[in-house]
Amino acid sequence: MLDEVDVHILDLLQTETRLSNLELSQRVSLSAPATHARVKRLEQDGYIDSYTAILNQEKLGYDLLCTIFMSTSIHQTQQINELERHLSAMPEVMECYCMTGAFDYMLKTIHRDRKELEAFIRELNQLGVAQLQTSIVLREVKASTVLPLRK
Amino acid sequence: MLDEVDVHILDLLQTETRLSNLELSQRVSLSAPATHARVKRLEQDGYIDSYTAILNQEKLGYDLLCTIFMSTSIHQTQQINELERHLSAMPEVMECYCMTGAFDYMLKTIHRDRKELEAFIRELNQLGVAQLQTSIVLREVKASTVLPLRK
DNA sequence: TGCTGAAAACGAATATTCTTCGGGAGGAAA
DNA sequence: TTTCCTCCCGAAGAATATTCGTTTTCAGCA
Repeated sequence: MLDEVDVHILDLLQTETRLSNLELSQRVSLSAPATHARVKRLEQDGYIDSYTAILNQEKLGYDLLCTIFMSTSIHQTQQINELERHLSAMPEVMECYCMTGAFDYMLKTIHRDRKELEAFIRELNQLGVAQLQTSIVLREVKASTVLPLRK
Repeated sequence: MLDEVDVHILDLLQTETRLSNLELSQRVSLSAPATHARVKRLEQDGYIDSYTAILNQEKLGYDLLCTIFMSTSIHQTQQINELERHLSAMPEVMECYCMTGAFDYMLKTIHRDRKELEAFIRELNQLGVAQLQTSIVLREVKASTVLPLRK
């Protein structure tokens, strides 16, 4: 379904997203229209979820990045769905995963300061949460969104 | 340093990155050149770290998303730096944070299958790692890169 | 070996967009 | 009021995306 050129295009789009279609076409040794058609196809076939600008958290005043492990006391499907909808709608929740291990969920959350974090945790506790374990990121060693396509 | 329009632009760039400069300018009620100049300024001042395409992990054959908590047996600055350089260079490591809590680091890693995960963990163990605790993501409830600018 | 049809690529042309100007409006300080 | 500075606008030129018709490529098959 994907040939070598497609993978090359995806990899360039991951890292050098701002390349013009013309430059992109030169990198993959294809004409501009052919490259353009491929990108459109990759978008339509769902290989590209979205394009996004990654903002600088520090410059914008976000000092606390947290991981929160969480167990819930509810187990009915409908209530679970409700809980997950709530979590998804909270803007401080950047990521939320259902996990193996001792806890049901892991969240990655972001907050401006300690005060906001406390308010958030209080909010969480009102959603049928049985257990919370919060850790704080002291330093970012690596933060990437790039898949290892050409390893 | 940032006025209301700047924040509006940043927020639009986060979510509707593919907007043309013309459309963007209409959304924020400014002329195209003025909007363009602001975006350039925001980029140069470091408010925007990067632009990126988010690829679909599933479609590209990545079945295992993991969080790995890790402690190290080394404590000399130089060796720590070396370790972190190694971790950063591993393409499977998408994120790496220095954390509070029982472990020194948390990693978010991605792998095609169980076999690749095993090879990766073996590789990790050769880097001066004292303890590893790996959990696997069963389901993605939310995965976003959007900062809550306008909460 | 050569024919055929489908898929994909190419080059040229058009439409759209970006980007750079000069000039002017608005506000602060003297 | 005058001056200075910042920021905006509209118009124009440059660059880019996008469409179109034609040509090439190549697998399947006689």
